[in-house]
Amino acid sequence: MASLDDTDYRLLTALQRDAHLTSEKLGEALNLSASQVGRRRQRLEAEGYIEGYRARLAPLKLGLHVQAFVSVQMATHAPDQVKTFVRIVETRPEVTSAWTLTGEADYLLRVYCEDLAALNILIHQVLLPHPAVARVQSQIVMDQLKADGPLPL
Amino acid sequence: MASLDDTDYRLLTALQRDAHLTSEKLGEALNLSASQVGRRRQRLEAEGYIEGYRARLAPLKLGLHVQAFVSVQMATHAPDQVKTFVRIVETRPEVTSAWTLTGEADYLLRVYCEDLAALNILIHQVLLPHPAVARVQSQIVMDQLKADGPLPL
DNA sequence: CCATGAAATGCAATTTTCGCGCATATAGAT
DNA sequence: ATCTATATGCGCGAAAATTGCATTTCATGG
Repeated sequence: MASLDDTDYRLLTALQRDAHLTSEKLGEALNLSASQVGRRRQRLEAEGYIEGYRARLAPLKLGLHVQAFVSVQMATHAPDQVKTFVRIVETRPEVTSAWTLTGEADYLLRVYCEDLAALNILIHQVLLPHPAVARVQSQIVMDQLKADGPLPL
Repeated sequence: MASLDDTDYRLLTALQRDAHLTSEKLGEALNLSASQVGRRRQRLEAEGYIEGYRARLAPLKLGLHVQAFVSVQMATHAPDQVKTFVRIVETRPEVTSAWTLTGEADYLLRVYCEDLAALNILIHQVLLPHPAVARVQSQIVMDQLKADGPLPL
């Protein structure tokens, strides 16, 4: 499989910033004709470098005033228990991301809620009552210095 | 300013999943003509509900094999010191997101690196030497259960 | 140093999609 | 019931994407 040249990297970088740029505009920035930009984009999509295109929404305008990270420590790692926990995480819409981490916490959840009451419900009525969960710690986002930026290429 | 109806929410949800759907396809899913879908999208953009469109790339295919969260505790909150620290965070490409949080840690950084060596350099040669930094703790991502999902609407 | 083939490029034609005007329909207020 | 705002679908013209094709570029082997 062909590797990426400098033009590919610059194209990927540009598309990360604004995926709605026309091939022509992109071509100007890259010194390339529109058709070539299109072909390169197709190739990058086909080869899996580009996973897709997403609209980025404004959480505050949508009433999501509370953003938080929730660390979860498990009481057990019994497969069945873990499975039901993972299912909850995958299902709950306010959990937008979830990772397994090294260190104390077993899981880190990124959460968007309308208000603290909603976050409280998630923690005290969903997570803590779960039998596999030992401890939950939440950190509320006060300020976002850098919002989901581009990958370093 | 007009509020959002059910169709708007469904449109936003669809665009979060795939921003490259044509107005016609979207119209089929929403029982709406293509032109109306376009108009609604324009309105949602103009009113700031949609911040933009981004291509989502595949970190692994791009050689970014290590994803981590880095917590930073500050030694001081003197404005000058903090400012230079923030500047570093904003500048460093491997830091894709950065938040100020409640709780022990003052900052949480989300980081993409090629390998552990690169992460090590960030921590030991960039963050820790900074005079405002007291303590750095890193948690490496072992598994991503849920990748930056849609906002809960 | 030149010949050769594979890959990349630009141009142009085709097709698709978008954007907007306009006439009609719908809902809410008086 | 009427009037007015807004929403909707249709259709046309413009913009953008996609594809075929001839040419150029570049690495490789002779």
